[in-house]
Amino acid sequence: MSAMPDPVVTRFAPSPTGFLHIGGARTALFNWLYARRFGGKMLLRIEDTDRERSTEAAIRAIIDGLSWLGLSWDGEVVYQFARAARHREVAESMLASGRAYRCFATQAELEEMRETARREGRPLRYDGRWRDRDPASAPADAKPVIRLRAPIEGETVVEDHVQGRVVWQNKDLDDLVLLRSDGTPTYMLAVVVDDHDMGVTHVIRGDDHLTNAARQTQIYQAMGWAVPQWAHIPLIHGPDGAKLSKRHGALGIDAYRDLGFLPVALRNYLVRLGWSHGNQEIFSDEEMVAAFDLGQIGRSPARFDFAKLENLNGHYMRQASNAELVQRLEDLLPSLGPARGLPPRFAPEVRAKLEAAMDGLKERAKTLVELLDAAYYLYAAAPLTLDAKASALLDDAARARLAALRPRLAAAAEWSQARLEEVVRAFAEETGCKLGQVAQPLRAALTGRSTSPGLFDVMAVLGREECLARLDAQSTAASPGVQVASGAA
RNA sequence: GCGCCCAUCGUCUAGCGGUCCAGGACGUCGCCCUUUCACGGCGAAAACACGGGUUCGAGUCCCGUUGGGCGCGCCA
Repeated sequence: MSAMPDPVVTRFAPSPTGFLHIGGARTALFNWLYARRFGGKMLLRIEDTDRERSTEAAIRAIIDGLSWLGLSWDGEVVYQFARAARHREVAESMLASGRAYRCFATQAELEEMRETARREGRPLRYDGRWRDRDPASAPADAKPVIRLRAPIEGETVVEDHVQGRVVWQNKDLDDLVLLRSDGTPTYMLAVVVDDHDMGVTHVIRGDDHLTNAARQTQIYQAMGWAVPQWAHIPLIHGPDGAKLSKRHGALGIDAYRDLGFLPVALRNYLVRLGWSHGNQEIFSDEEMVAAFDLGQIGRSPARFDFAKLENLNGHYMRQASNAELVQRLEDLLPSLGPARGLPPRFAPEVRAKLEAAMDGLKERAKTLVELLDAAYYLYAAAPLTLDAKASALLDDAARARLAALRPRLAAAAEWSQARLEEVVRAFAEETGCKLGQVAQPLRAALTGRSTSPGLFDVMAVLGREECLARLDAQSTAASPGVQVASGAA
């Protein structure tokens, strides 16, 4: 029987010291895609061995972020710190086999070592002073760390699916700490042990870990374990090319949600950041999964571009059903509603109007925030607040024109788009003005803005009563002396 | 400082020695559609960082320069 390749197991392993940022989200996406592409699993491991900085809130944020993005993992979440005993056991076994040793160097010594090296222009590395020294010569009460006895000669090779073959001279790599003096494992040890124990076959992560791959390879080799497949993906930079940091637009994934982006759009944007499939720009989840592979990942860092994300988001909003959009809008109400005087949920009649107007609304917005603002006329409390452009549209002549139009509207046989358009067009023709001269003031009076979905669409959704009321609200302010230019007819 | 990685339009990218006077997308500009704004359609400007090789032939391979990035913790 033919040998089946090992089932693919990837993992996303964030440290809960902050929110899930855009780079982490893309790493998770790539791991998720790869696992699905090859019918494998993606595991989630929280690297919480830094007890000082790990927080419950960060763990929540990461899990919520992944869920919102639509990335699911297989099995239970693994908490790294809970596995400390196993990590220690591995370190001890390396000590026993001579692949590791106790080091009694103090923090002060190490600091001095680095300082001297810096001053003399030498590499900043641990000098191996306890590598062959008799532990018996250690100070009685000193607490040692356990260091890997890394090879001194030869080279360590990382065969990377993205970066290619990367070689380090072993003399450039020092003896890393495996176990701290308090007996807790370091990241370097914990990652290797966990990836091994969890059966991880492919490690897909940011290329800031490329050097770590070499050091981790040494640990795998010391344990006689199979080294996983590596794929170190380039980092994402801010729009200015600088590293993405908190000051440079590194937002938590929840911020993208509040900015009004759809998870599907973010997935599509992210997958094209560093990865490509010919000239294809738009990918459904199925297409992404079917096309994704490590070989098509580029090697150079990409800049984050909001304009392109917005374009994609607009595309997916136009594609989304009206019901979904209304729901997405409502989901955002807790964070966006208060500033707009909206309750945490839409009133049933507002909901109905939103759905009815959504066709016209959604093709004019790039984000859910824009969508919500563009829908102002549907939920605005009377009286309508006019923005500057709308007020400018409603000069005396325009108000007079609206006053003259009002009875025609009130008398319309049927309050439908088609009928309304006939009435307004006829009015414009009879009064000798261009359609825009009637339509724009009407739009301003009805929506409070100078732009909106199609006017007759707006009127139909608002209904006769509401439209006439808004018209009346404006005509009250009209100067009495102004006459409507009477038509030639 | 040492080690490693990277380098095509403003941005994301296609290109895996000839089919490239370099293709697509976003953005920008113009035109069309039009009651506004969008959507949509059409069109334009816009790039192989630089210098050496290798080769009949280089955006594609090699070396160097320059410019970016990452790493060098008893953080992850």
